[in-house]
Formats: sequence, structure tokens, C-alpha cells
Amino acid sequence: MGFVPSQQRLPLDEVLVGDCIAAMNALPAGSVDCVFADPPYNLQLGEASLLRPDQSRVDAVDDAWDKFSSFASYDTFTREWLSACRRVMKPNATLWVIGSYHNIFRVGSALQDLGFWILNDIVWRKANPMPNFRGKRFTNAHETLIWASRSAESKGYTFHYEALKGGNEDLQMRSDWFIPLCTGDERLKGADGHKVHPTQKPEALLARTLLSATNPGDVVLDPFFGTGTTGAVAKRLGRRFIGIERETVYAEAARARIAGVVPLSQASLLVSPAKRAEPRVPFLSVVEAGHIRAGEVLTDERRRFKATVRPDGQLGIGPVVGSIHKIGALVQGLPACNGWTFWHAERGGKPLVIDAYRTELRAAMGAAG
Amino acid sequence: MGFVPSQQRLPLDEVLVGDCIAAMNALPAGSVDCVFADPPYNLQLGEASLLRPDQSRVDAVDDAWDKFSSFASYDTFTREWLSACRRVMKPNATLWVIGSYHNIFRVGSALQDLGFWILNDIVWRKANPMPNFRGKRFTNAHETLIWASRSAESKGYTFHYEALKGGNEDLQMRSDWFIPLCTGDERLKGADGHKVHPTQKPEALLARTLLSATNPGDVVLDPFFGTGTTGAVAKRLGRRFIGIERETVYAEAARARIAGVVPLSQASLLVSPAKRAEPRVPFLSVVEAGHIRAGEVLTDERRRFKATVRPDGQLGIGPVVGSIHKIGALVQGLPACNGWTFWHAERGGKPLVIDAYRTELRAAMGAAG
DNA sequence: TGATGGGTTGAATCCATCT
DNA sequence: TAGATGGATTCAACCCATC
Repeated sequence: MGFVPSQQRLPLDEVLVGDCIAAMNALPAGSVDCVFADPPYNLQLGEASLLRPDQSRVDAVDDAWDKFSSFASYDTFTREWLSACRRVMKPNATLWVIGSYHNIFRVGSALQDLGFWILNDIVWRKANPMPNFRGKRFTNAHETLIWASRSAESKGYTFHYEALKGGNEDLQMRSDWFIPLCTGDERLKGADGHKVHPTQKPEALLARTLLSATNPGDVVLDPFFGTGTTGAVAKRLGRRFIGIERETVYAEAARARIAGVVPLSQASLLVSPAKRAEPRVPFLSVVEAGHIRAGEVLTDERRRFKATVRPDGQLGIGPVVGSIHKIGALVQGLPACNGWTFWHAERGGKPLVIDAYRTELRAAMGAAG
Repeated sequence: MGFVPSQQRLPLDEVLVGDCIAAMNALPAGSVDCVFADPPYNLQLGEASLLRPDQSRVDAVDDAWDKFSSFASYDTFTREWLSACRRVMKPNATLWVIGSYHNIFRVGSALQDLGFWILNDIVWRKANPMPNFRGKRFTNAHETLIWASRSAESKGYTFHYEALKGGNEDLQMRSDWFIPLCTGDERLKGADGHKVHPTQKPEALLARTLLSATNPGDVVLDPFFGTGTTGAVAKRLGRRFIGIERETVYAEAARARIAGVVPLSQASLLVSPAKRAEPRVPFLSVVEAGHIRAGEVLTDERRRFKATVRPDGQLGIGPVVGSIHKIGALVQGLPACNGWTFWHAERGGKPLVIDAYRTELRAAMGAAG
């Protein structure tokens, strides 16, 4: 048993144009160290377009490559490309897949059925997600990555535990990552000024995955290369890549992009994450934490105004209900108010500003923010 | 078609001891408003126990109820209990399931296959997760909840958008929730001082789900009741519950726990009215009430566009006639427009938004109704 | 040169009611 | 039951023009 690396030459640092399953099947077995895959998400959007509150149209993903007739056909497709990946993976290689709730459960199940061994699921928390315009659901503010080894017996996979910890205030890197969307200069634009690819991933996301789970010189395969974020980051970080992309337009854009990437020096490969701004704390969290009870009465410092805390983290005065800020502004007749510094809870016979509890929660959040 | 609620009595605010599938099948179809399920996670732990760096043993979940011989048997079990849930759900009921990467992909796929419609996946970010002692993976710092309606056609599900927003700094609630683990006094301990249940969920997590997706008086079913966090929170928040638990020890602990819960006052439970629940007011009523005269000229706020009020409650620009919305969209070249907030009447030399008159009429309707 | 404000945009399973 | 219509709904980041 075991894999015998083929002597066949690998198409390193190239973009292959074509169907990813056929292209992978043409590669030698057991030849890549890592796979990063961003497959179609199988979004099932209705016919009507979604309008923002200002009546502008949301530019949805409606490309042909995201169309599947049923869950069954999506599952078949998923098993096929995952199987092809598994064949070309070295025994200790790992696989990353990114997706949303539309497809990630199908992908995760297929992975497990094929014998992959899930090491973590990772949550990419978006700094600036698209809002939910109709107010019918929670803001869809994250995507999920699955990190898996080739099998449960693959114990020798690469994981740079110490490096990640060192870059994270000496705390273990958690499974929830806070990273902005790909915008600005990083977002590839065509001659018409429009985005080249509808779902270009941020380089920071790829950088963290490749720094975590590969070594310099490792070969990273991306079967859904798109505009080549995986290749650009691999080159910058001193890794080799194999990209496969069906659409010539994307492949061309990827090649041009990667040609412009300057590799980092070996010494500078680990980057500390940027300092975060103070994490926002919902007043609801203060209630949930039990610092302030639902039903409790808050006042201003001089006890001129009163309002009752509701279990949903709003304040109420009789029938009037709103956020701590809204109600604070209302009672004072002001256009705005910082509820955190305005409202107080009775503690030991004296009013304690509720901002004290926010500070406490932030300390508890620590590096988790 | 449609569900006809059975006259059969529901076992409200009770803990049923037994197999959840059999127990659910004995309930009338279409009878519950919400399901919260925390099924066995199908953890695949080796025989050897995990040791902390100080050689103490980690108290892992190794109970018999979490043993499944294969993915196939777990999938069968999952489909069965999900189907039983779906039968007892009202058409607009929603289902919550919590899990980790060990089982959530199986559960999510089964959900979709059975016709549930996923509304969100929610990430519970743990404030104080267990570290990864071996340093072989990322700290597993989150669990995933899936929120789904009974079918894609179930558009009338409950979601308290405004209340959640008010409790969250007046920002939409996101899909990533930061909540501490269940520890301290909240964690049920036996006479021996050990925790009663290995996976007791924090009340804050249940509170947020029930406040989001149920109304006071709604019936919440929990087929894996454990030590009754769902029941305790439901009682506190003025919801009814049906708990099903196989282990007598857990059921007894749950009953004792829930008996000690003091419900919040009715007043603090009232949810913020959704704006769309406000009664519809025809623009014609504003004209009929004399607030705006037929023949009067309306403009936008900056007086760029003009239109004349007709006695039938439409607007006209020359020969073009239509509703306040149609004409507002037309002059702006937009696909749609809310005429109530777009059009203004000249009052005291300044433009007054016509929505003010709708508010006034609604207040009058409230007094009359 | 820096501050400010307007405009644009991001993998979206995003309406309710009446005729 | 399908089609028409009323009308409710957004947050963070970045670009750019203007002050």
C-alpha cells in the first residue's frame, strides 16, 4: 500500500484551462501537499432581483457555473471533484474547502463519506458583510471552511501551531477568523471597471490557510482557480501552485495577476495580524451575561429618568421600546445619546454606569474579538 | 391541503421520558411553533483518553447515547428524528439544530433532503472554549446552529428583526454570536459535585434563539431535552415547552430545575411591533381626511419633481397618472419607490413628508379601533 | 494636506396582499 | 393560482470629489 510519487513532471506554477476533474485525473497520484478549493456554492436565487433600500440592484451570482438542477446532481459533482483531489494528495496532505450554508453541508458530508478526516471547521467572520436588506433573517456574516486530512490515519500533516500562536498574542489560534472582504485595489477590475470575478476571495484568508498548513516549497493545488488568489498568495509566500480553471477569461486574469506578485523573503513569511479596533458589544450580551437582569430598572446618573430592561436587550418606558441609545435620546429630547454612558444600574445603593459591564465583557472577549 | 390542528391535548410544560421519535409520533401533526434540537454529536473519540498538559484527564463525552457505528446509522437516525419533527411542526414553524463539525454536515444535508429550507447558519463563538491541548489543530472555539423553516414556501415564520436590532446597538443581528459556555452556578451539579450532563448549553444561547424566532405563548419542542435548558428558558420567557428525554436522570434534573424558574413579567415580554404589522393606509384616505387637497402639488424634498394630487388618490404629471409609488419611481427612473417617504407637501414654507399624515391617520385608527 | 461627505458595493437561497 | 401592486428595507469599507 501507500503512495509512490510519480516521476511524471508536475505543471508547477501554471494555470491549466479546462475541467478540473479531467485535469486532476491527468496528474500523478500522491503529488500535492495541499488543496484549496472554492467550488460553486449552488445558490438557489429566485427570478426577481433583490433591491437595496435605495432601489439599486444587488449584483447577484447568476453565472452558469453555479447552476445545478438538484441536490443530487450537486452531490455527484462534489464527490467527483473531491475524489480526484484525494487521488493526487500525498498521504499527509490536507484539503481546505470554503462554502456557505447553501453547499457546505453537502461538501462536508461527501468529504466524510470519501474517507477524509475533518481536522477543523473554520469560520471566516466578515468584517463588512452585505446586510440583509429585507430584515427577514440574520445578516449572513460568515462563510465556513473545512480543513481535512486525507484520512484518519494521516497523522503527519503540517500545522504551524507555534507560528500561529506567536502571531496571535501568544494565544492558540481559534477556529473563528475575522477578516475583511476582498475590496479596493485587491479586487480585480476589468477594462469596464466591473469586477472580473463575482466571488474573489481575500488574500488574507488564503495567507492564513497556507501559513497554517503548508511549508515553503510545498505544492498547493486549486481546482477552482478563478482569478488566482491561491496562486498569488502561494507565490508571495514561497509555495508552488497548480491552478485549474474552466473559464479562459478568469485564467488569463489570474496569470497576469500572478506575474505581478513579488515573493517575500524567507525571513518575513509570518505576519502578525493587525490590531483590531475595540469589539462592539451588544447590550443584549450584558443582559445575557447576567450583569443586568431583564426587568431591572435603569436610570440616568441623577435618577431623573427611568427605563426597564427587556429580555431582548432593549429598554422600555411604558409602551415605548428601543435601544439603550434611542431611549436615552428620547427621554432627554436629544437627537442622539450614548446609552452606555447615560444609563446606570443601582448597585450598592449607588448608580453604576452600564459601560462598566461593557468593559468587563470586552476583557472577557480578549483575543477572541 | 394544509394542517388541521388536532384537538388532541398537547403535553405542555412537561418532560416526557422515552425515545424521542416514538414520543413525537404520538403528538398531533402541525402542533408546535418551534423545535430546538441538540442531538448526539457522533463524536469519534479513540479509546485512549485525552490528557491535559498537567496529566489530568479531560472528561470527554463517551456516553452510550453518543455511540453510532457508522455515518450510515447516524444518517438514518438523523433522518428519522428530523422527519418526526417536521410532522409535528406547524406550516410556519422553524427548527433549530446545534452541532459541531462531527455531525452538523450530516444534519444539514439531511435537513435539506427532507425539504426543510435553511434560513441561516449561526455560529456560536465560545468566549471560553477548551484549548487544543496537543497543539495539533486550531482551538475548536465554536459550534454551529442551523435555523430552518419547514419548507421553502413557509414565508410566515416568526423573526423579531426589530427587537434584535434594538438590542444590538441598532445594528442588524449577525450570524456570529459571542456567548460564554455554561459554567458556574448555571451548570447543574450532582450530589457528587460532578456536572449532571456533559453538554449542557448556556441559557443565553437558548434565550437568543427563542427571542428571535418565537412569540410569548408559542410551543417549543425539544426532542433531546437533557437537563432542560430549553424548558427553563421557555418558562422564563413566557413560552410553553414540550421536552422529550430518554434518560430518567436527566429528565428528573430538568423537572427540578424548571420548577425553580421564575417567569418574567408579561409586560417585559412584549415584542416590538414590526413596522409591517401597521395597518395599511390608502393615500386616498389622506385626501379624504382633508390633510392634502385634491389639486394640490406635491414635490420631492428638494423640489426637483412635481406632481398633482387627484381626487381619487392618484398623482398626475400632465397626462401620466398613477399611484404615489408609481409616479415617484417614474420621475426618478427607478424600478420602485416608496411614495410615502418620497413625496412632500408645502407646509409653512417647507416641504413636509406625506408619511406624517399616514402616521396621524394610524393613530386615529388606533384610538377608534 | 487633511477633513468631510456623497456614492458604490459585497456568494443573497431576503415580501405581503389583493385580484 | 398566478399576476399585479403596495411599500418596507442596509452596514462597513473604500473611492473620490470637494472644502
